[in-house]
Amino acid sequence: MTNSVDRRVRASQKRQRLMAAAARVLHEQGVERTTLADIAREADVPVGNVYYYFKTKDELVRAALGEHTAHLDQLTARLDRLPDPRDRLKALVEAWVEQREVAARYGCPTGTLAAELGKRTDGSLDAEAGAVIRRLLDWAARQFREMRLSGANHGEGADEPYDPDDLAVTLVSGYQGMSLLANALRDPGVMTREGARLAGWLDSLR
Amino acid sequence: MTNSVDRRVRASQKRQRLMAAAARVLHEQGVERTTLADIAREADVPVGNVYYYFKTKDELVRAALGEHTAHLDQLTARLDRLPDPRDRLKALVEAWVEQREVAARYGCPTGTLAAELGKRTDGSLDAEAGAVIRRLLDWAARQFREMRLSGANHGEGADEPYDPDDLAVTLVSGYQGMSLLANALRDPGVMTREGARLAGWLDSLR
Amino acid sequence: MTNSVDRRVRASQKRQRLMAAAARVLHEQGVERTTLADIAREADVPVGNVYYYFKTKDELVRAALGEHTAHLDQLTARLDRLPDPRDRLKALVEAWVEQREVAARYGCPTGTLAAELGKRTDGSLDAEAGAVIRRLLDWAARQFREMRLSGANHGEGADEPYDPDDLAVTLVSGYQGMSLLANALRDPGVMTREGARLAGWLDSLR
Amino acid sequence: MTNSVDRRVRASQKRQRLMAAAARVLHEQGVERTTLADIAREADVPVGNVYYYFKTKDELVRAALGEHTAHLDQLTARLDRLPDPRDRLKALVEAWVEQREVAARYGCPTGTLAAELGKRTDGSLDAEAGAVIRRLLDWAARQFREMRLSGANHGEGADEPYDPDDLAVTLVSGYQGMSLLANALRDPGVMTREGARLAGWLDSLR
DNA sequence: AATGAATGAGATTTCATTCAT
DNA sequence: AATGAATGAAATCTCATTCAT
Repeated sequence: MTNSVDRRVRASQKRQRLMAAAARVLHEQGVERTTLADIAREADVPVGNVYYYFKTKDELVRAALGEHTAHLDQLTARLDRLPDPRDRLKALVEAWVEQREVAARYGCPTGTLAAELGKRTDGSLDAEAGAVIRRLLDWAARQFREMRLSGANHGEGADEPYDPDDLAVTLVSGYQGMSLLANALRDPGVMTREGARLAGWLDSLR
Repeated sequence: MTNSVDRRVRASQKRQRLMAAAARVLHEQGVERTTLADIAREADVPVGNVYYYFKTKDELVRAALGEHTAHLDQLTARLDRLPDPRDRLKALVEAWVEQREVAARYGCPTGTLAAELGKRTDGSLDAEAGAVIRRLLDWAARQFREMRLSGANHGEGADEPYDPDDLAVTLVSGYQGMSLLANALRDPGVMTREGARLAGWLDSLR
Repeated sequence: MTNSVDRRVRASQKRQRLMAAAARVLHEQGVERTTLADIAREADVPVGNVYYYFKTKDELVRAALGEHTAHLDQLTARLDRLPDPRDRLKALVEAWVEQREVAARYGCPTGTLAAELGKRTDGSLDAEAGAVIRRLLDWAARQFREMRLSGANHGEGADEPYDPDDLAVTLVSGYQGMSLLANALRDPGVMTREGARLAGWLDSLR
Repeated sequence: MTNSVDRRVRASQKRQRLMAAAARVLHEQGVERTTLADIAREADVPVGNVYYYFKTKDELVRAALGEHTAHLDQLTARLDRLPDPRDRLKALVEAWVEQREVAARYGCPTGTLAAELGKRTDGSLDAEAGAVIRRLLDWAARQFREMRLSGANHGEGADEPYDPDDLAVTLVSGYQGMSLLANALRDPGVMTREGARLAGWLDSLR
């Protein structure tokens, strides 16, 4: 009785371990360079057993993306507790900067996955990573919308309102850019400096 | 007589064709997903013959990076003809925006290569792509330096001078970020909008 | 039930078959001329499967050397049952002569492997075969030591004691020489005649 | 006029260089591990040009064996100047010992070639190296014959005459054995010690 | 549910040999 | 005669996936 429960628990633990290992290893080594054996080893699961939980390698990659989505959701849920949307966004930037060592070594998990998977021509997973990024964009846009910014003086004199979606793109684009550069230059300092710039930019918006 | 010359020319043409094909295909498919056969086919060269020109696949990848460096040098040389450094930078942004369709489909050639190669743990090519980006940074920093910007009002009131290197990082980071987002969202519009923002930012610097 | 055991048994049998086939085929064809396909065919194992048991061809070569070591150990263990060390050595010579047909066709397994592998400049396997020969030398030296030979009249009149290690070298050198000549001349008679000479030499030692 | 002669001279020089390089490199690296490019490089001849002088790799190997035969002939011609056949044989042993460093590193050129080529099953070159060894045997046998040894007391009491051919086999076998052991143990000292033993043996024959 | 073993398709690489001039 | 370039067959090795139990 407890045995069958135990087994189910142990099984889902294995599944969980596999997903966590996949998320970590795929981020560090990239999708193509990572073998199923790498992930299985890291998760301490026999190779043959992987296929019980995931029908193909691609499905495991998909699961890894799910892990990243879950991480993102946890983070935004935490940030949502802050009363001021601007503070939420600034805290997000801080969280990015805190990850600077990882970013300098391996880049942004979602960004690098999106770059690699995006090159696929079969429709297998090429848009999947984009979806995670879109989720982040949506959250950020919500914050900007809540900030009720008056507008910006583009061009001659008309007072165009800021578009929250565009602002979100600018913010996330800043994150992706600084992660990629920090990674390419192997310099976490890029994250610190560009993070400060982004924070200043957020403060400047009215 | 001219034949022997032809032969030599055709030969170096083959090498050239291989490098060009490698640069294109590696950008489009990524390093790991691309087989030598893919590149050979694209260059219309028998696979076995590739090894006459390049001892290993990695060497061909290196050559492809060289192609990207050459493209960059051509571009900056053209921009250098403009008298005003600010105009050069703005023209650079324009050039990026012009490439928006390619960026939306495959990302920035150098950026995505850097992301993929940067994950290698053997010292084979992991820093090579970073070097191309550094080259772009150096050129951009030179332009900012020439602009002789007075400084920026960071924080309390002190008039800190702008650091050209930091500005270069911000600019290139903006490019990498918008390329990655455009690619992830499959939306060239990102390039247009963020490009406009970068141009505005360049104009705002005094 | 027994099936799962069978499976494991069959598996290790496969490994065993591969090692045995490798030992035989590598001896007959030489290391470089032998392809993994040759060995796999001989062992009735699909080529791709070889790599489940041995990570590289070199590792399989190493395993084949292990087989030869095992053969040697079996032989010396059998000889060790004889009470008199001189009889053991003479029985060893007899065993060599018995193998004359194989020697005339393919040479001494260990000797020819040592000759081929010894030419490697990378440190991969170049000393491995030498180790097997050293093992034989050590065993032979032990027998000579047990024989407690008084000494030899080298030079002027001094009674220099025989060095068991040197005697071992002379004996094994005799074996290697006669195997190589029998092989080069394709004449097993060389083994018979030189074997008789070696036996006489062993008898003459006091 | 002189030009055409020059050309012919230069050409035969190239051929000569190729043969010398082949003899050296094939000895050091073995036949299968040596590429035509290796030999061409060593001889400072363009790869494509090799085929003007030698139709196939095997023919070049044959030519290398010819070089070794020539070396042997030079050596025996020099030894033939000594008046006493026993001295000739002892001088031969001395010459072998002088080569101990090479032997310890790469083995006997002819012996290791014979071992490697002897494994071939196609009739291409498998007996060719044996022929060089036979040539040495024949020369040695001639010396023994000239020594007019009375005979040996084999068995019960009959006075069997020594067979010069058998003595030659014993001598050359001793050489091959000590070369192989010196090589396997990477110890030139084996050559010195076994060489001394062979010299003593030659002296003991009456 | 679990797993060690097995498999084959495909990738990189090497190299003797040939070609074109 | 000479040679840089070309070629294809074959070898080693990798790995996602499947199998048998």
